[in-house]
Amino acid sequence: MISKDLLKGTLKTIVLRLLEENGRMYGYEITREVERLTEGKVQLSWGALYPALHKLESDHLITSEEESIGKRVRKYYRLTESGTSAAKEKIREFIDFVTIMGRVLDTGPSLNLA
Amino acid sequence: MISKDLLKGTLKTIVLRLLEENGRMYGYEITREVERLTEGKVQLSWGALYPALHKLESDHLITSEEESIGKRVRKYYRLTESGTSAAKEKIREFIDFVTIMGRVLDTGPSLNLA
DNA sequence: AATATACATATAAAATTCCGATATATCCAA
DNA sequence: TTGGATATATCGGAATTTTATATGTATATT
Repeated sequence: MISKDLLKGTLKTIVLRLLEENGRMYGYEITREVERLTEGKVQLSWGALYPALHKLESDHLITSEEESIGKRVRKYYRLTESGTSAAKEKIREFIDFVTIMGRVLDTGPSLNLA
Repeated sequence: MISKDLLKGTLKTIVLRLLEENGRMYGYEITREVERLTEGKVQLSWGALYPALHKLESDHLITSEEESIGKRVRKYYRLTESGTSAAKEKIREFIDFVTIMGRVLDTGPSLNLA
């Protein structure tokens, strides 16, 4: 299980990146995909995810469209144009972050950056 | 400049690691060292650092000793025994975190882990 | 038929954490 | 004597996250 402190601040990066890769996804699907990719080591909480999605939407980085699945309503999100830029930027930022942190923490060869 | 969101949750890791490497340091020195190591890209704010140091001390991960430099008092911090373990653990956690995030974000060869 | 689990979105309360501003004070160089 | 670097510290507020709760459908198990 990954420390929650470290995950703080990466939620939006994760969401934007997954949407960039998969085109469109709904909330529940995002949590599932993250669990799958991390073999259960990262579990997004609903209380964090949904507010984050709403924030991204109000910032116009993503848009949503509701779809009826039987009697249930499912809300799909996809990136806007500025969301696509934001996703790329966030990834770059993350790589910078890891590079810099590697230097500060002097983690040695277990953390190599190209 | 590294995004503040990403730095969230790494402050204690940074402090513990620097103390592990340097034996003993005082607050101001820590901010200077981080600035030096990151070429100015990471600037710890006093408002974050001092409360963090106090928290680490009350958790018995570090201890402090005051020293007079001329008329000024300087507060040196060093790791306790459990602080040393905590430092190692935090580094391991960080490496795990980067490994997992690399998979989620699918950052490709720009982020290689041993 | 009843119950549990998975699916699905959402919010409110509480805790944490961090940032920006502010306060205080010394030392040294121009 | 003024400003910049050194040095520690706290307060108020903002932002984010966790926990808990609410609501309801669909499906599988017993």
